[in-house]
Amino acid sequence: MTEPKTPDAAATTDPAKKHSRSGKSHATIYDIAKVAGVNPSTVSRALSKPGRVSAKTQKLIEDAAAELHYQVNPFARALPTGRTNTFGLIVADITNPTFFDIIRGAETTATLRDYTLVLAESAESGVTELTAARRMMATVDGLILASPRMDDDDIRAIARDKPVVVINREVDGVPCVVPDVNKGISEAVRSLAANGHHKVAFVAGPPQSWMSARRWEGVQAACEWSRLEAVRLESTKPTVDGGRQVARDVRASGATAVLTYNDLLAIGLMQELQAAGMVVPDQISIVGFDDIFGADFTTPPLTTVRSPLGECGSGAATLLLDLLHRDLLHGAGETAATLRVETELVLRGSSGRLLPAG
Amino acid sequence: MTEPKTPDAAATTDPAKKHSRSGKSHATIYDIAKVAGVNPSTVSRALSKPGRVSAKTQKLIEDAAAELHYQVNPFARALPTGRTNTFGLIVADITNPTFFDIIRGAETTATLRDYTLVLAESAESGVTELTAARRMMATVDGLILASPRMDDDDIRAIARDKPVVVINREVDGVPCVVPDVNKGISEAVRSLAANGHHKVAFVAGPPQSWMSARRWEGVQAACEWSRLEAVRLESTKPTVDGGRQVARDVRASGATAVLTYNDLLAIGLMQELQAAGMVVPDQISIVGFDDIFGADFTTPPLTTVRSPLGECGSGAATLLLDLLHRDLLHGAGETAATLRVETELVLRGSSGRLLPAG
DNA sequence: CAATTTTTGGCAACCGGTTGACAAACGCCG
DNA sequence: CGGCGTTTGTCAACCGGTTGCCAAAAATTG
Repeated sequence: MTEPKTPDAAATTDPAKKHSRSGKSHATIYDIAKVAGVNPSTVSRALSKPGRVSAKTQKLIEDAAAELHYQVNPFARALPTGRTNTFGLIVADITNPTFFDIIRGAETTATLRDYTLVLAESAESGVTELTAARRMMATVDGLILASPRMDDDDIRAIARDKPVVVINREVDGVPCVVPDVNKGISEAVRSLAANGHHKVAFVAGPPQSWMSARRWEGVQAACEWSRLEAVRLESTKPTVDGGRQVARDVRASGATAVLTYNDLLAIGLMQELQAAGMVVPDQISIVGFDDIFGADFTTPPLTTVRSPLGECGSGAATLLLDLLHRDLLHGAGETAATLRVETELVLRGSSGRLLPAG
Repeated sequence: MTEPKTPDAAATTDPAKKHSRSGKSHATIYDIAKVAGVNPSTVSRALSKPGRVSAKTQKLIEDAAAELHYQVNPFARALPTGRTNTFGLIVADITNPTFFDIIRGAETTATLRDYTLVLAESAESGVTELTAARRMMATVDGLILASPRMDDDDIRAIARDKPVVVINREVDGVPCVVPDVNKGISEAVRSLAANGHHKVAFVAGPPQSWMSARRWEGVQAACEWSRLEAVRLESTKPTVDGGRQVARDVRASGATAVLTYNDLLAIGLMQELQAAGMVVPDQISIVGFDDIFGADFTTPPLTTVRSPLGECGSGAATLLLDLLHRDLLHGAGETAATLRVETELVLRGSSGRLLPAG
């Protein structure tokens, strides 16, 4: 029998360390157990299983915990249970203000329900996105993908491992939150028709963007209904810069009204057209999408089809958290619900009556 | 002696579960060890301690790991080591675009160095901030506070437990990243002086804002140097709305040029003044701070003192990560370095020569 | 080729909670 | 007051890595 060398002595005797597990580190359930005079497992139950221990011991333990400033160690808890009270949000581009409100909505809901939000971006790349998602998988209970760029199969593959909610896209078998573009678009197109426009251009977004396709479809349908001509133009990237670049094509198209895939494109386009001497909206009407922060900073302020982005973020978070808790209780077997939110036209100064060419 | 009931059987036999630890869950180092024919601890070493095992076994283990699609379990790793490869970023307000670039900068740097960013906001409240910080403490290796609203002592208290880096504020004994306002401000004020202005108003930000105080000091100093009169006005909140509200006071002040605590205030102020029929910059010059996203969307585009926000974010992250690694190696005892970044004037259309009152 | 130093791999304890199985303590009944 | 069904608390295994200590193996040296 080997003589044990009192391994306790090897604990923490290094006073040099400033941070980390030095000194009195933090109280554990064992410390509480000692103070309260019960077994550690009883402490564990008192703290996580309501009603499992008697009111008397409960109080005893809670007092001890309070006295010791006890805080659960999330890792120790996560290890056996696999739950982390954390979920991930992956956005296509943190720079893009579209996602600001989504992030905010998700963050608020998360905090409210005692979850922590972990953020990552995919830089508009499907590959980066998949990597980020895989990396997160290990640490989160669920995932929200905002405007994902990877393909449906990848998304479903991830959804097989962990609950996933998708924003701004519909993926079969995965719960989604999508703004229903039709109302907003038809309002926009009707407004344009009423103002004497006949030809409408749509500036599309990234080719992989599901939402861009939906918007184009919506524009086509609405134009048909209002008997307007609709043409589609491509953009290089869905940013202010991309908007500037597409200005040539817009002028060449002969359209008197433009809807763009998003507000950034609209803003860039407007800047470029104005720089070339065109008057908005007298000579050309511009309508954006999303109603992002800053859409009303422009002169004239931007008319846009608003998506309730904050609502999308919080809706997705709510959906996900509900899913997580459902998963916990029963096995699974829920329907992949799609949450639809309404869009609406926000009429500002960048669209209006077409003045007869002077 | 109690007869053990082969507890292995209690493992996972529930096929109903869709997510979580069902079925073949994930490979562990034990699985790898079995495949590679070595001891689990050897696997652990091969995977985290470079050079600790022979090249031969290393390869053996790596192959097995690849074959099994092994991924470390971050919780299992965090439990004994206390390190999580995660750091927190707390911002005063997620809605405020000032923080977008900071978040982005920090996120980029984090990902680059294989860290994960966890985000939280304080809603401009010192109390909320402290709560958020405390909550994070348990899960992160370090913390970045962007424009913190809590007081110095609270910050130092937190910094005692975990490495902390502060952005947009100087706290004694804590590493900070602060834009040095002087260069940008003196450029701005000189430009205003050169354009015939004599009286400059400064619209201040939140009273607890360290940065607001610095900017006011800078404005005073620069005005004195240029022999301009400087007056200080208070805002209700540092947002577009707050800017609108302060417009009255600005007009009443008789100043012909205004510097505002941040761009949002400047934008709101400009909107309100223009709505009242004033012409910018002919009748009044407006200069903001930060050069946030959208500052150039306005008409005229906003002149502003740019802080390199993205740089602040990535700088803070770099500082923090260096700190973490230093902490790991030696005990501690580093000096609390302050990283200063330069500000510069971005001259756009909202400031210029004062036209004689017609 | 033996002696010694350096590598390398294995053992076992540990991080801090969670949880199934079980027994002690309790309340209730006839 | 004994039998019986509940509560309530304890024991011990487990989650998946990390790491100090030690011995076997390999490399170096005399």
